[in-house]
Amino acid sequence: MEGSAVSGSQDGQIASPRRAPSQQRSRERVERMLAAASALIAEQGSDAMRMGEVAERAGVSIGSLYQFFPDKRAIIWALAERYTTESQACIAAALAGVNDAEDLRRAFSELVDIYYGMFLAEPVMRDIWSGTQADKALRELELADSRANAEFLTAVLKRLRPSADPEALETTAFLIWQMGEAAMRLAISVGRQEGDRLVAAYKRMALRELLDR
Amino acid sequence: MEGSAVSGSQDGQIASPRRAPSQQRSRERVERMLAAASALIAEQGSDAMRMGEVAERAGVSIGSLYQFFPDKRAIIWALAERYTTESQACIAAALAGVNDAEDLRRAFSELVDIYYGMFLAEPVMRDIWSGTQADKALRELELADSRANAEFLTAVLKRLRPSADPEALETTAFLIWQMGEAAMRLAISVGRQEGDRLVAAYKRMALRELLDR
DNA sequence: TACAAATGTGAGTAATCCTCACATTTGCAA
DNA sequence: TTGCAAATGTGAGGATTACTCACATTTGTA
Repeated sequence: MEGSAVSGSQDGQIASPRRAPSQQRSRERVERMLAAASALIAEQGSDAMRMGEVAERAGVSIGSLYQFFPDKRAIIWALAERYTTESQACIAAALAGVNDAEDLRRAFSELVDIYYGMFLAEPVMRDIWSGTQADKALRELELADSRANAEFLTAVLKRLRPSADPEALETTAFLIWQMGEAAMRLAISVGRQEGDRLVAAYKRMALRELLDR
Repeated sequence: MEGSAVSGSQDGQIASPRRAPSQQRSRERVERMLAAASALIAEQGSDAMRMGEVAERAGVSIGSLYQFFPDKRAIIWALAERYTTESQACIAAALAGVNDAEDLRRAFSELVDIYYGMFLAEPVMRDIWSGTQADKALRELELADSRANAEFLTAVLKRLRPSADPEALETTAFLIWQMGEAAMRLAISVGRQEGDRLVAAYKRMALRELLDR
């Protein structure tokens, strides 16, 4: 079995893969590299993160870094991928048990709060998703993530409104999800007070649409 | 009189200004530089745009380029600034005559179509606003632009709903505007057909909120 | 005509991503 | 245990590119 190597992107496509760590030693080292990158991004942002600094802080040589990551973006991509995997499970769980409008209201409201809290608390995630637009591979990862999350929402809507046009529900869910991310990004880039108001307004708008009142 | 020089950003603040072109000759050369940059961004994206290439295509030396633009981002910023100035006038005009709900529906609907058309037709604008998040100065320009545009919308809402809480109207207008830009960005990054559906769905959602039905 | 300010030039500097030829360690079959 | 191929580790150096600077030329004007 050939575990897929940590990969990144050259111009949007998945790029030259690197060796996947197969020994315990190297797996630990890759973890250290990711941890170092994460710390540096939290401190200075991914743009200012220097590959040499990542290697130094992880206690490995620059060559080792490139043994497992084809380029700088691949490290950021790997971190982003962990976040999406983690949060998707959380979202699926939150929306799985929704069976009526009141459930949906409660679950969606909680979800927005959790997401907003994450955006506020996680400088790394914030930085990565902010820079998302500049990097094609990241943009695609986010898009895929958004689609996956929107699908959970679509499933709920189909349950609640079985007579509605399925394609319209998909579009609505996708749009609402994507707008939520936009609203969060906006909210964290203005002051805390205005940010809270914006998130609350988004929540109200989205719920009005989801519940179709 | 000391015309403000073309400026850019170092780390979010306005950066070391360069000389403003005061002679006819240099003003024409600056125009050529901007035109060259614009063409290169349209062809390859702002990330792949090389300063040397801009200079060459404009028929000036690299030194001349840096005489008027403190850094690469300043060129992009200058192009972005032209777009915002242009479109703000257009938006203000479209919303100025709105006096009732039906006016608003028509004007907003047209505005969205025009914006969407611009996003589809202008590769430079699209590229610049896509990369927006990565650059602090651009992010701030976009935010300021959004606020300005949202204010036109706020003014309309205050006219239509004088008894509503003004702060709430401001938040609504700002959010709707920002979400519109997010919806456009999303729409152009998926296929044309799905994009059209997303824009239509956004328009419907936004109008429902604006008209508060 | 003189001369200061504005403008123009491009070889060179600095920063940084990434490669590559070679060294070392590990897993495993004989 | 020993031999050896595969995996892993290294860091000097190549390549690219944004940006500088010392100096040359042009322009406005007194």
